[in-house]
Amino acid sequence: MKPLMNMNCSNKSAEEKIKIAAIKVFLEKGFDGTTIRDIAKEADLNCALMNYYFRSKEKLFRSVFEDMIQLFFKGILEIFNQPISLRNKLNKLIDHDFEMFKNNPKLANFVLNELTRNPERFLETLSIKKVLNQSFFEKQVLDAIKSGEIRDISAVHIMLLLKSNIQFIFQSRIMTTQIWGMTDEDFDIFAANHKEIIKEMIGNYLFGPADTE
Amino acid sequence: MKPLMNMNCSNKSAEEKIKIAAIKVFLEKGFDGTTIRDIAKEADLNCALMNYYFRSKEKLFRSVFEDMIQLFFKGILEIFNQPISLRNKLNKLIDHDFEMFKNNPKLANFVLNELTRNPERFLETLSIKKVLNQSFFEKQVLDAIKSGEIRDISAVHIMLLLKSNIQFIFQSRIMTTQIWGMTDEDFDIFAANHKEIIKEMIGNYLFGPADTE
DNA sequence: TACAATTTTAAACAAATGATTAAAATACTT
DNA sequence: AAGTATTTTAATCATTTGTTTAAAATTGTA
Repeated sequence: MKPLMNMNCSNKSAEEKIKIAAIKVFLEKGFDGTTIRDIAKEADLNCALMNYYFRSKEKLFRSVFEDMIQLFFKGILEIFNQPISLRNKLNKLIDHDFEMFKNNPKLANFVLNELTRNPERFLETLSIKKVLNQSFFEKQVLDAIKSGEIRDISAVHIMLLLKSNIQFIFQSRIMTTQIWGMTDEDFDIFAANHKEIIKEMIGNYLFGPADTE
Repeated sequence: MKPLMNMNCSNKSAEEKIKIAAIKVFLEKGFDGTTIRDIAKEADLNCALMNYYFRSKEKLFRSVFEDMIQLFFKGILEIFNQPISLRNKLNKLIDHDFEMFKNNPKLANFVLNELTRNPERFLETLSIKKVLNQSFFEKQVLDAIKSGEIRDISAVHIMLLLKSNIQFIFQSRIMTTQIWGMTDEDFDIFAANHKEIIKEMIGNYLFGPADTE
């Protein structure tokens, strides 16, 4: 009989092996492109165990998807509420997302694609939406506008500027390297350069041309 | 017997109906999420006709995919080679991509996702890569740098700045509207505003703060 | 109209897929 | 060690999938 909850934490190994394998395969092939047997093979387990531990492909996927949504937003939220200057915060947000996507190159495409194809899966992830909306960041932006520190712009626009520029570097990696004939090393250097460009461009736009350096 | 080429152009209707339906369904559900019967149903035709006219799901998909790659890059290439000022050109590129993605909201996610999942399909589309690479744009950028019109930056970085910022508006539409509680009308206004922000931000970054207005 | 070529249809095929089952193997408890 | 609960396995199920086939319908041609 299948355990609905993980009561005894002794035998995590099988369940965790499935989860780890599922993350890998789902991120690579997407929900539709993945079979339960792909995951079983990756985890080196019998394919019936997928249903034994997670009841269905859909439920296993949701578990993975929610984890990836968390990963996608977690760092942002942490930085959002730090008591540091706005300029500092923006640079931190850029650095964080850059590292996150560099370490998880398939994350951006996975989240955006699955979310586009099946929006209702995201509608259920209310936690993220609430927390994002109630964060300290929006107030900080409004204050900075009032004090004249930055130009008049909404937090939503700022968020989008950050996310688009960083995320797209990695999502378009294949296109970029193919069109311009880059090697992997070329691309790493290019990406690092692009990050600095973005920092300066967004910084200048919001705060005005840099006085320092 | 199936016609390899479209010799007599009299009976385009069926083949074209398939193509149109395939574009719609593939863009909505992706290659893996689409069945040949989905397309047949959308086209209101017998499902054996899919193979009669296009020989296989893969071949039908490639036909659609190449069209979408063309659409994705076509306008850019046209503008690239126009004999207009760089500043003018950048604004035109932004406006063009904005309109294109507005009219084809699923295009960006489709192209990037399928390309990520199956890069070899893109490797075969050499035409685009060559043309992009040999375009007049890169020389124009180099000249503008030499003359001091813009800062020292490669055409590749500029391209990426343009593409990321416009494309992401539409690819992240569901995420944006859900998180910040926008209606469709809210989003249209937001997107239009964001386009102007991007224009100014990239323009300022490349050319320096605007003297006009 | 009669004949041939083309297009469309319904039916079927083999392979793959998500899921289930019942037995076997393992772990745990007393 | 014996008995119970849990985990793992191989086999199987009903659908779905891409594709093929052979007959029917339609179109074009003499």
